[in-house]
Amino acid sequence: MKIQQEEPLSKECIQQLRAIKDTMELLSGKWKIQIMGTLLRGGTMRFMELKRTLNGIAPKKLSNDLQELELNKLITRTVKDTKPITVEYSLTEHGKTLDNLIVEIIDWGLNHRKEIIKK
Amino acid sequence: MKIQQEEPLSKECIQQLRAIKDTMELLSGKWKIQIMGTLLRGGTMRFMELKRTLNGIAPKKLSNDLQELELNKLITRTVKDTKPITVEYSLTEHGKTLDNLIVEIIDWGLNHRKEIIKK
DNA sequence: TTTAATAGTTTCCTAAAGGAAATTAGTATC
DNA sequence: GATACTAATTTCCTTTAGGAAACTATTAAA
Repeated sequence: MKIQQEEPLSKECIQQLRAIKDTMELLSGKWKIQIMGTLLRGGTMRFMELKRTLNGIAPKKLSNDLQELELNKLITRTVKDTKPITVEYSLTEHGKTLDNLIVEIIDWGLNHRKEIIKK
Repeated sequence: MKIQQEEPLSKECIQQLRAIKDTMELLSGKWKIQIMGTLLRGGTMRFMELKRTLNGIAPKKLSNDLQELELNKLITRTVKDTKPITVEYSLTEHGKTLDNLIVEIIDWGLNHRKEIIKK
């Protein structure tokens, strides 16, 4: 039996696996990337606008996810003193850097659907 | 009070939200993208190699995720009749199309870590 | 014969995610 | 005064994700 000699992982490789972990911890789940994608296309949006666009999301879930995204500096939350009050959400500059990633997610998803249907 | 008149979502927009859903359903979770990223760099790998590389994954989780990825045609599983038997996993052509997406995930994760540390 | 490696499976458990429905509180329209 | 819209919060519940530990079965080395 051959003894399996594996080289230890390179520093770069370990960093890359950590980067994947970091990104996925922020964005995993059913709704977060849909929220970010919606804000990326729609610009500034109100709570109810988001809720209607993200067909099917429960208000609690939307509220929770928005809070998490705000904590991670990806969106800002602004209360307007209209009557009744409205609350506006928009992407931070840092949040906008997700653009390329979201485009890739969309492109891959569209292509994957084609792949699956093809067979 | 102003009646809120929102245009219905464009067909394209609905398709894009669906594409995000599709992609995230396949790849959400703690380990799947790490598995795909590892196979993308490492080429063909055996079960125990993957387990060692993905530091901390439970064998049940690895086994389950590999099965799901195989069902979705992203990887292939090949049993070799070596003694003891070994099982090799590698990416399908379709699986390899995740390359760009994974690169974006890594890039964004690296940049995000810099952003957070900066402050 | 004991130990260890191969690739898992099984069982049991906890934690996290997510949904449904009701509620809150201020304002505005009918 | 009743109803509805704003943006949530609260409570309750179910489902899914994920981890720890033990176990299986084959083979090979010490």
